[in-house]
Amino acid sequence: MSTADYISLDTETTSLKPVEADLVGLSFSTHAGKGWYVPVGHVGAGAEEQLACDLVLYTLRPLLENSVYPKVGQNIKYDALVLRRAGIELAGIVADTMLISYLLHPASRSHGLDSMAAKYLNHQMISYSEVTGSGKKQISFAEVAIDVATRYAAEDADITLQLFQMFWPQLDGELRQLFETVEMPLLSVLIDMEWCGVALDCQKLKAISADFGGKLATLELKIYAAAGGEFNINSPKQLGEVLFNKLGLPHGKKTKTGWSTAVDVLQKLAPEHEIIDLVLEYRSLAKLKSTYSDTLPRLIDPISGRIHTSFNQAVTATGRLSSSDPNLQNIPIRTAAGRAIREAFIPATGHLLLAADYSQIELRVLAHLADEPVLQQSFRNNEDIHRRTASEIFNVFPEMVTDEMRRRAKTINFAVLYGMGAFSLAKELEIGSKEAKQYIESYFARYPQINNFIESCRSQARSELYVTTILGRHCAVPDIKSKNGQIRSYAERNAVNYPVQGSAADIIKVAMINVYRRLQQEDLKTKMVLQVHDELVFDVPRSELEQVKKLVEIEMEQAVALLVPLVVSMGWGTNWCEAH
DNA sequence: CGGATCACG
DNA sequence: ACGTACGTGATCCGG
Repeated sequence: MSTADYISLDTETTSLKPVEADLVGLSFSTHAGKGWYVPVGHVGAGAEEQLACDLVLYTLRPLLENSVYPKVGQNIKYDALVLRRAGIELAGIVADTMLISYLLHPASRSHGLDSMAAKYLNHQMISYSEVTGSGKKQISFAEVAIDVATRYAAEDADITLQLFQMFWPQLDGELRQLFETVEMPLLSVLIDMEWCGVALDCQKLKAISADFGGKLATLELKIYAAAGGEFNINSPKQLGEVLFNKLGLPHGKKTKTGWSTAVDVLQKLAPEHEIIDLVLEYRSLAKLKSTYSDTLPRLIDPISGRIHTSFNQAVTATGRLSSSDPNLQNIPIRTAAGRAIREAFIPATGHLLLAADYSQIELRVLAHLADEPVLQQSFRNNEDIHRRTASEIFNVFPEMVTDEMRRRAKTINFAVLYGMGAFSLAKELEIGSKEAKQYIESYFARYPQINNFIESCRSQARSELYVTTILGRHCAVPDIKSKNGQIRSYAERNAVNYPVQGSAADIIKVAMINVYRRLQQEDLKTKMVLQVHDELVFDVPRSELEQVKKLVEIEMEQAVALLVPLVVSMGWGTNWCEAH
């Protein structure tokens, strides 16, 4: 096996979640059509057999831990985490078929092994449920008979290698560069972030849940009194029935199933009936309680005492990461009740949390990509960008810009990033659509290059069916040629938004890699623990704070050289809220 | 299991 | 005539 060019490997475990997964077996392949399976943790093994298994794992350790042997895997972050839990530090990870597929075929939504095998190798994989059963009869992989497990696991390793051999020569040019200098180095960063996790103040969350629970009970009674009867407030259907039929309130837009009860609709009804504000408060507290304060304490890993998310690297259309199980990229911040939850995210004992945010990264990327001189100038002067935009479109001196003008300009700046039309801008700003149209015209008159950029994005999408980011990532826009105007408009907005959002994602990925390297080089104990699209969060020993602040600022701001400066703002404290 | 809603950038 | 701002993930309801 030592003469093989590449070794594909796969682990079999007791759980899909790497933090709670125990190693059951490993499979390998070095030649297409062949595979090995090494059981190490099947139940029912006698003492002698188990001893043999332990010995085999011990023998494999030098191979797994030596970077001389190049490893490829499918979602190999999972395997690396499982092995680390088993005390083995996987080294020599050179490729991940899921990530190659994500770069080569951004239009294909799924980069799972089964679908890739069917699509590219015309091969139907043995399904997991075929081996373990499903429903009540489902068994752990540890209980699967070894001969059955062998066929299943060896196939995974074999197919992974075959996909790698097919993909590898196709991954060339800028995409190869992106893969080798960004996605693969980032994979190692994410392994460490997920492994480290983040600490949570469990008592605090329980207190919040109790507080919210009390408030919800009171609100519930008041809502029933106002409605003249009990119903399920959490059911949009029943709520709509009460509001629009029983109480006869005027309804706004409809959904597929009835009248909408979404926030923006209800807010307009607030003056009409006392029940509305009660329902809105009930909704927001119920959301915070069920999604965060009740749930997060249950997800604390008993071994580390911390919470370990998954950062998914092959999910989004734009190259952003996503976070799941649990999602730590949507922790509340906008309301006071929500911020209480953020206060429960804390550093390790004796440490601080450091939060570093890119300021206006998407608008800076837009100024760069569109090569828009006025926008670039205001970023170079470090101006308040929304004030400057207000000054431009309302044609007044910056110091004459009112709060309302700035608010409108801010909305317009976002509207441009999202490709918004006059109708939606009018609705958002609650102004007439003629007025909204004038705003947009003034905007393009002052920032003419933005208009050219929008047209060039659409044009690239039409000719290539994808648009590109600053590092050459492809973002699929397949519907750009749709004959359905609605679908096509949506694709046209994507064609503009994707390069901006995707380039910002590229930049923070590079920053993560460079910060991580510096932390290693300087032998610091600081850990990167979270990424939230334009923000990085670190768990920092107090003694390292000054050094880490400097290092993070430099590496984030210098991650790439744009035609405008990148600016990072930082905060720190004893919880995530305080760090902002 | 899809739809509605809402938490974040 | 129609719909109408980009990207995610979790929870709850109800068929």
